[in-house]
Amino acid sequence: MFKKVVLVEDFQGENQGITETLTEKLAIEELQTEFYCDNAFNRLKVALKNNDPYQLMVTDLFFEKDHVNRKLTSGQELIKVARAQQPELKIIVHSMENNPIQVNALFKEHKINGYVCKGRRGMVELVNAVNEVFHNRTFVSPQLNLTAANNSFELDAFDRAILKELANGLTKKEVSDKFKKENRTPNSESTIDKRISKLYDEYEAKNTTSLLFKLAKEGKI
Amino acid sequence: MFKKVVLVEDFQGENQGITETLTEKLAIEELQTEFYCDNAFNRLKVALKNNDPYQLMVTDLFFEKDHVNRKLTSGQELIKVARAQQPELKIIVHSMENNPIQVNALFKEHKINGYVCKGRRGMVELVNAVNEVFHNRTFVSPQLNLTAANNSFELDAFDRAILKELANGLTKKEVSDKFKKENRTPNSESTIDKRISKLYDEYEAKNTTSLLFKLAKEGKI
DNA sequence: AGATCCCTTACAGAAACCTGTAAGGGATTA
DNA sequence: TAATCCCTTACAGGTTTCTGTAAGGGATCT
Repeated sequence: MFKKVVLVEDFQGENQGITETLTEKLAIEELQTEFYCDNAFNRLKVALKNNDPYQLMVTDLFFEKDHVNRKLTSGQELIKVARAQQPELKIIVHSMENNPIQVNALFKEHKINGYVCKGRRGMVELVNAVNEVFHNRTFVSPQLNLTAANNSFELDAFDRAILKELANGLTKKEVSDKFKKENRTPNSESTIDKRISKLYDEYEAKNTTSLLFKLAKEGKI
Repeated sequence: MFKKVVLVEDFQGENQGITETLTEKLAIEELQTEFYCDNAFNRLKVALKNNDPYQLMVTDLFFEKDHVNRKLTSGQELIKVARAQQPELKIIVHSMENNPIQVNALFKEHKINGYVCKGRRGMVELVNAVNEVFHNRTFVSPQLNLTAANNSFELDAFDRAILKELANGLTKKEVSDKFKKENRTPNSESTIDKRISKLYDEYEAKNTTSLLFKLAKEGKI
């Protein structure tokens, strides 16, 4: 079993529960727990420098903002720099995120080794995940596959740029003008209209209002 | 200290962490833990019947849906029936909800005794909350007060009804027609316009799209 | 009773939304 | 080179949104 593990989780209760699970059920000898991404990354760096690197990182994705200044503000950012620094590090993500697109991106872009949804069976699954990853396999919470076929349209950069401005209350004409002024292209009102109309189809929305509402509710923007 | 406590929390990791805190730090003798509201309510009922009622309930608000059929689907519902059945039961809510309006409603409508935000200091605060509540005082996570002055406009039933339909993609005329058909009043397009315009001011939105987006993001609808 | 306030409603006009048609241009393919 | 596809853009027109004015009615206060 893994000997040296770091846990990154900002919720104290969850943190405590995971710690107990990892030390009791999995007999991890050296478990370090962190509440901030920056601290976790420093710890990884120092351990690597001392030729005694961590073998596994278990991390959340969302970290609450508080009074502490942060460079790394999300699990994604932590994973990116950790992976770059130590390519052989095993990474298991434990989060509430249950959007298969987001999860897939983690496996593809950051080569994570396991994904566990927070939930009623979170700790059972985490134990399985650690075992699987220890044997060089991957693990994904079973409930994710069920919803995988749902809706897998991607929002590209242009979509997001438009949606951001609309969410902020700009009219399509104003969005067009803004893009023109900033030399962003495409920028015509007509093209923006077309893009949004396409999103109506993809997300089964009837107008801008219902589209933005749905996307906000689903956490896509 | 409380002797007989029930914990209602569906996330296994969090559940485990809280259990450890309550038993280790607070020396609760009889702690029962539940993952579903219905089970928790049954347990309260049976204990009351046997003249050995629970003294304290610690509960989450949001419970994930799964394959199990549920009557009580939220902490609010559980609290309502539990309070009706056993008025002297102490209730502490432990949740991610950080909207002061929602939290205030819990204190006013359901007479809860404490509120703890999940977060980096969740367990520390929970220990304080239990101690305060044991001495017949109330407890509220300090970070809530900070944001309490922010924006405390209430959405009444009419507001909510309109917003729900708009979020669903209906035009204001369609909302008006629907209300008329269902004999709900007021229902004129003009009144609906006026209400929404008032919300633009209160929530600093420029149009329906940005209003719905903001409210969705803030979890108000 | 009269004055006042607030909510509801009607109406009007300018702005914005939404959809369809069509033209131009770059990239790909035959 | 020609045909085709796709993206961008312009434009048109019907619908919806948004704001302002004004009228009517119920509740409250004097």
